[in-house]
Amino acid sequence: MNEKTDLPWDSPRFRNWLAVTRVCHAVERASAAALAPLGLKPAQLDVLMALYRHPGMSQHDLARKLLIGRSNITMLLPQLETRNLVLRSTCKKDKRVLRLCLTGEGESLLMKALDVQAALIEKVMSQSSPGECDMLGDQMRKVADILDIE
Amino acid sequence: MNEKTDLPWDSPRFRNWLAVTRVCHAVERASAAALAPLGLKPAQLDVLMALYRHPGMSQHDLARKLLIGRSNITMLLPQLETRNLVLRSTCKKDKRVLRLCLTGEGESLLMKALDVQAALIEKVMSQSSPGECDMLGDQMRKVADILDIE
DNA sequence: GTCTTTTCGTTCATGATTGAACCATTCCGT
DNA sequence: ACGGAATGGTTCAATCATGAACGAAAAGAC
Repeated sequence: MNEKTDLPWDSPRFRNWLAVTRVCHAVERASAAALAPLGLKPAQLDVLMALYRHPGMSQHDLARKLLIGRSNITMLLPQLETRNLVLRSTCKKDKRVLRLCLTGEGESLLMKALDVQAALIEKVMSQSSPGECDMLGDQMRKVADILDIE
Repeated sequence: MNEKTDLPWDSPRFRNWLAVTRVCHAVERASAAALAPLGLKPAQLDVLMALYRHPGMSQHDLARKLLIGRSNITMLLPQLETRNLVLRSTCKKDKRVLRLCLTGEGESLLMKALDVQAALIEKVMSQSSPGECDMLGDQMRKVADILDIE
C-alpha cells in the first residue's frame, strides 16, 4: 500500500491560494495601521468608497456590495453619521429604505484615506509588472464569477 | 485648471488589488460555511494546519506564523484542547513555553477539513491554468517579501 | 551570584461581526 | 381592496480579535 497520502499542500492551487489569503490578511492589518491616524478603520473606508461610487445607495445594497450582513451596516453607519461623513435620508418612494450619501466632509476624508491606501497598495504591488497585475485581477474576477458576487 | 483628479480606481494596481481582497473575503465566508459541518472555523483550521506542519511549535511562533496576536492563540487553543484535537505540554528546557502538537484525533479531523477546503479551493481556482496559478502565487510571495512575513 | 531586561503565556476590557428575531412598509395574488 | 409574502432596517445576544497590563521564567550585564 502507498503510505504517501496526497496532501493538499502538494496541489499548486491549494498552496498558491494559501499565499493569497495570508498576504491579504497581512495587507489588511497594514491598512488598518496606516488608516489609524485618520481615525478610520478598513471597514469604514470600504463604506466610504462604496458610497462615493454609488451615491444614494440603500443599506441593503451596500451590505451586498461589501459582502457583509445588513446588521453590520446598521452598526457601522452611526459612527460615520455622527462624524458628518455620511448622510442618511429616507427615500420618498419607499419609506423603508434609507438612501446613503457622502457629505463634503466625508468625501474629503475619503480622498485623504485613498491617498494612504493607494500608497500602501502601490508599495505592496510594486514588484508586479502591469501585465502580471492585470492577470492577477483577471483571475480574481474569474473567481468572483464562480462565487457569483456581482 | 484640471478638474479631473486622478482617482485611485484609475490605477490598475489599486483596482486589481481590490478584486483580490474582495474575493478573499468571499472565499473566507464560503470556507466558513463549508467547514461548519465539521464544527471547525477557519481560524481553527489554520491552527491545525500550522501544527501539522510544525509539530511542537510554541504559541508565540504559532501566533507569528498565523499573523495574529498571542492572546488570540490563548483564546483559540482551549477549544481545540478540550476537543482532544491538540495537546499542550510544557517544554522542559524552558518552562515558559508550551509545545503544541496535534493528537491523532486532531490529525484525522484535519484531514477531513483539508478535503473540504481543498475542494473549495479547487473549485474557486478552476479557471486558472497552472501557469496563471503559479504566477499568482509568485506575486503573492513577492508581496509577502515586501511586508516581510517570514 | 544579583539585578535588569526579555520573552512566553494569560487576563481583561473593548470594539467588531454575525445571525436570528423583530417591526414597518411594500408587493402581489385573488 | 384585502391579506399574506417579501423586503429594508434595527435590535440583541453570542462570538471573536485585539492590545495593554500582568506574572513567571529565562537571558544578559556586571
